[in-house]
Amino acid sequence: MEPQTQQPTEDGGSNKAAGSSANMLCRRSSTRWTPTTDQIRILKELYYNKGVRSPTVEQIQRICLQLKRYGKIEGKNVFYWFGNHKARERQKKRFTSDVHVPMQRSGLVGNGNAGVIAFNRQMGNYGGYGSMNMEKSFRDCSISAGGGTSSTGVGGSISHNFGSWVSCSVDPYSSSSYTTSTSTTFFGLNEE
Amino acid sequence: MEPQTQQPTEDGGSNKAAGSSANMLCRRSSTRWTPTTDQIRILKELYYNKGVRSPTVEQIQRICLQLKRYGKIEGKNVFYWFGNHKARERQKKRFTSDVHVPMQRSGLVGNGNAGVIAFNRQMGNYGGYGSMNMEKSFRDCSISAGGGTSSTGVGGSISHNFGSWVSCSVDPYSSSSYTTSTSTTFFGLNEE
DNA sequence: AGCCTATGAATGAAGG
DNA sequence: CCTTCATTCATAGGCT
Repeated sequence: MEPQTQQPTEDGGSNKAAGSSANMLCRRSSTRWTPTTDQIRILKELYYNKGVRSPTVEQIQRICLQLKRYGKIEGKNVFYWFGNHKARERQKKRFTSDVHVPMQRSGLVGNGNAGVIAFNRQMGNYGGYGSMNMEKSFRDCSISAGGGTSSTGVGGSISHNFGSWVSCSVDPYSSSSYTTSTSTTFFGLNEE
Repeated sequence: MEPQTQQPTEDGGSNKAAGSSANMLCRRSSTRWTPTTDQIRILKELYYNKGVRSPTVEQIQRICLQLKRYGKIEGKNVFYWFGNHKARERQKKRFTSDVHVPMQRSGLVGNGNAGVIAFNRQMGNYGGYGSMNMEKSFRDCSISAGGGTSSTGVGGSISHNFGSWVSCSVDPYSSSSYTTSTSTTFFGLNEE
């Protein structure tokens, strides 16, 4: 998480211009929205604790209104944020998905999220949208999850052949070291 | 791009041990991936000879699996590599083409600004939320290039005033220009 | 001692 | 929803 020391512009106004190196002649202050830490915190709060994944327009409006207290923001920023966050979470999971998962349907995982589930709070129901499917709010935990879905075709052997992707000898290294145990060096789920 | 004479930890097993010092201000087990020469060679082989530009997830998995023979690597590394490589190739080309392109432009080299596309489409307003797909409505929103625009800019976007936005303790945010850190009374719960 | 550059990583914004 | 483009931050390592 916490990427080094990235402080995204305290207030939605000036750019950081950390004086990194080459002088950007660009006068225009970053065309794109740079969320403040507070905004990010709230967004994540909504995402993980409230289970908000794809807010409706009305929700976006409300969220946006709130976030305006912490910096400049528009509705589309909120919209994109949720879209991106969701997409990337899933994408990363896909990357790490085992190419040849041996275990399918592991009997039981114990579900260490017991405590996590407690996150659910008042949250009420706003607009009755989707009734919020409240996924597991895993935030720091790696995406290990693994087994969960049957992973359809991806499991076992990959049949998709895009042509020998490289002429060099391609031998399937059988299960190298899938550091499922070393959760620390896993995928990190970088947020923020 | 030219000095590729790097011979990093050839061995895939020896981790760089990110946490070299326990003194890390921010624990960021980050030592970023440093591709080995073999990995780079294969990646370039794929890129230039095989024409792989944006591999699919399955391709990434396979490539990653292969590259593991030459060093530690994860799916996201492959993903980023292709993304970056492609982007930078294009970036360079854009620079070069600027020199002798039919379009007369303010020549002026040395400018890092590649000419922001800046397409303003003047959305007018995205009124009918419910009826319209929000995607469209947000997309057409003009990019209010910040500058002196007041935070409320948005050009007559949000007019609705929702009393409560997430049904949680929604205090009528009264200009909290002071310490934002304490304003966690948002949902009445703190995060992290 | 450090700058500089190439490049890995992250993410906002769109497109489809 | 998923993929792609862009811009930017951060950093490893070579060069001066």
